[in-house]
Amino acid sequence: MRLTTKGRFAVTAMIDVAMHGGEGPVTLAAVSGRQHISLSYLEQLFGKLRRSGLVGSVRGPGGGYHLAKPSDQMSVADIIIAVDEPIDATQCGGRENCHDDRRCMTHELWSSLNEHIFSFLGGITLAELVRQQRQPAPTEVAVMKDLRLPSAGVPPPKVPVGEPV
Amino acid sequence: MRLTTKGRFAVTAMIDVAMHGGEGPVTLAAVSGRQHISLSYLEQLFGKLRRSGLVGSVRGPGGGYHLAKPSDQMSVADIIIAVDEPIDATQCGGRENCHDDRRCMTHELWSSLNEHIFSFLGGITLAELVRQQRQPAPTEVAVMKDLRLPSAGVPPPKVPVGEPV
DNA sequence: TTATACCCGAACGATTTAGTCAACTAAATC
DNA sequence: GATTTAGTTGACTAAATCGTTCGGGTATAA
Repeated sequence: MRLTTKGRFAVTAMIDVAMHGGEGPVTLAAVSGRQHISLSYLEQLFGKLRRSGLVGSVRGPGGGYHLAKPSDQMSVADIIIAVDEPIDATQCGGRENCHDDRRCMTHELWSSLNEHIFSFLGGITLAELVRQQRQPAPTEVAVMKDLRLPSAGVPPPKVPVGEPV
Repeated sequence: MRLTTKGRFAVTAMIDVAMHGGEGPVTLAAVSGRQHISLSYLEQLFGKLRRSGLVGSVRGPGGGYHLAKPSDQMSVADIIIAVDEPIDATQCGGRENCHDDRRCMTHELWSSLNEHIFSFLGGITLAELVRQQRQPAPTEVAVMKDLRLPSAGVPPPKVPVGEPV
């Protein structure tokens, strides 16, 4: 798992779609306007998100993108994986480039770190980010504390989250 | 915090130094030979590691690099921070580029995610990686399980970690 | 004094990022 | 059916980063 700004753009855009998806498909032009991400870049990102099955698209007037799954069944890791092509991590891909005696420390080392970061980000759902975004951002510490309850099986919110826009 | 291969190279090299530091300074040429990383690239990385106070250097014949702190007081996060220049994360740096009403989701969002990843990697010490590297790599699962005990306040090992090399 | 090894910086190709442009297709609406 | 909306695709660009190569330094042990 690689962490760059690309994944952040994708997550930000997905939050936007999740927040404005109440009234039908969300156009990338709207996301672009709200999040200040270039339209064409969004097109590239959403092409990948669509091919990964995270969003669906509706063409023509009134069209746009919508989440393909409920936001509480979509994790940050899903989104990042979709847009950030996987890094090869091992540097000695499949080749026996590994060393004579102590063969490629990085192998198990980084794959395990990746596993951890992946499972961490996999525990944070889009729904949580949206909920967090709705309440008027408290201190960063509080946000952080709030984030650290991945709560594996997120109970679907009884009270519909209320799309005020 | 950004995760790229650059940080992995640095961590790998630091593990190598930690493992071979028993007999005095470790030359970058030796690290280069063992880890298959170009010498000049190592020089760049160790320049940063040195300026960050993670390693010390000895010039001249018989010289090389040594850890500036015990390996159990040095975390993976320390190393990555030292070599990976910080990503600006916020996209709207200091400017009030933030939006009209809902101003820059990414701000608190990603800073909190960064905090988490940082604290996760900050809990893994170089000493743990070295110890893990010494035992003949079991299954990845076992390695992974072993890694997930960050042990926040690392107690200084009564028994010196034993640098047999 | 010479070989060793750290130090420094410039330059390079490859890849990735982020953005732009242009042409196309599907669908809704007038 | 013509037009408009909006997704779809591809090529192309500037900038940054990655990893490397080269060429020179300087300090120090032998």
